[in-house]
Amino acid sequence: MQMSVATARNYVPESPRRTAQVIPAAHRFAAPDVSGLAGVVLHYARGTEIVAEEDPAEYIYQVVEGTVRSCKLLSDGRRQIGAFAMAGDYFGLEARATHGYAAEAITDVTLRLINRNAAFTAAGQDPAIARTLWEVTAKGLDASQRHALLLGRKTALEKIGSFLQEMAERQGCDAEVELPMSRQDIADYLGLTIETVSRTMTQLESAGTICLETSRHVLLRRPSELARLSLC
Amino acid sequence: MQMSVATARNYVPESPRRTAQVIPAAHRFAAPDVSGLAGVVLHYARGTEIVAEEDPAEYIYQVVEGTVRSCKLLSDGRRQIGAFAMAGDYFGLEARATHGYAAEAITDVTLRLINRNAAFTAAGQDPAIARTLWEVTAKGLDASQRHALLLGRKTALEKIGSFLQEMAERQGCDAEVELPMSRQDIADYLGLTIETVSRTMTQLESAGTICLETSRHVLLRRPSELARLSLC
DNA sequence: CGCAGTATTGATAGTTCTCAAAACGGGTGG
DNA sequence: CCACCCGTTTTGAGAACTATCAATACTGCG
Repeated sequence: MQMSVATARNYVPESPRRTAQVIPAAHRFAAPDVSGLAGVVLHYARGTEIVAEEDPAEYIYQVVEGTVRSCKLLSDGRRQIGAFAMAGDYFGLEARATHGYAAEAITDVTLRLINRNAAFTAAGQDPAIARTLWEVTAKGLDASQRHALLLGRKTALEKIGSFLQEMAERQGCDAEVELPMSRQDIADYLGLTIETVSRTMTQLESAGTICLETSRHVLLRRPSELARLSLC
Repeated sequence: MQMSVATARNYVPESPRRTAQVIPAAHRFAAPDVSGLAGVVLHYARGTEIVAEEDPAEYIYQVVEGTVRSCKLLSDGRRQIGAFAMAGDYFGLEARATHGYAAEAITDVTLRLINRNAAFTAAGQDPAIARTLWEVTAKGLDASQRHALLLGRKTALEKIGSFLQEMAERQGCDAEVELPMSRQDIADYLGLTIETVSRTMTQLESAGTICLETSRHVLLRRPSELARLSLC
């Protein structure tokens, strides 16, 4: 009755690789935000699956450079991207001992891997670390709830507006945005189809709100209009 | 262009009261799960607003009895319920110093209030408490991400199926569910309208999957069918 | 230059929403 | 105990937004 096999087109065929390049020990460093926790820095090529859904959660990841998508799949291939992790963001820190979502490199990425058990042990000895782990998780929860509002109650136009504004904010520029992800990624993040994303972008351009320099490079002509669209 | 004033019908007119009844000190107790943290137990009448969006986050709440909805509003009244908190569940534990969502009593509820600062202080001294605070938050994050998948990628039928199954699981019974919330609450939780919720329920009943004893009391005739619908 | 993947645009269908009205249920007061 | 009221739920008819199917442009790259 519903979209059975049809929507399987949301499935992204790229079969992700799973090879990481080990970086020399000299490059290891302790992040400023999780003081006391050292981490190994690794590189992953664009398209690589960093963790798969249900993988044992061995590490907590912090993005040093690049963009990572975390996503969940439905059995028929429909995909929902829960978040994009960019420089400074963490992912992979979860309640259960297995990952609840997959994480894939959208661009070439540099990640700092922190052993989960080591982190918990350190948190048990240093309240500051415990507090940081909690804050990282709590901020993720806040973002996820804001995202739920978008998914459940916003129109396509409002979703795209919110998305562009979010990306602009995260890049610290309110006049210009560089999108590291494909239209399919945006669609799966916003709960839309790739066609609707494309059409809505075009619609915003026709209205003079944005200008699509290229499909991945967007000028925000009227940020106030985007703010009005995102509605909160 | 989009739903402007129209969707304001999602707004729930009940103006929530904000009075709680103080329970005698004899009823205070330390919860088993956050050992070491005492809390004041309060009662809130059905319909009461327990915390408002942007209220200063003074307390962490644990539901002793009853059901609470946590929700966010869009400026035009569209509402998204992020979660239903039922016996044992926590809410109000957030990254920022203000609440990111409102919490309202769906039924008469009994809550245990834990002072936020006290909790953080205790967490700084007792790693077990710190760990528990983190776990509560992490589980909320996991639930929110699963919910995002539902909101972004499931059909109305799948949403209702998932919802009934979730409620059945939380009530520890796979043959029968008591719904403490209205159709409007269900709609705002699933990102649907009240009419679609009603129609879909009827559709499931016609198909013999469920039986609506009353609108709030549902018999699950074919749990396996519901499981198939929830798709994960 | 041509290929392959990605993005845009077009035409149409369909699920869900909107507007509207009727049915239901619970509580109250006579 | 029953009629009445009010809020909730269900049902109906039609519109609208977004998805689907399909074809055409792009873009980066070998």
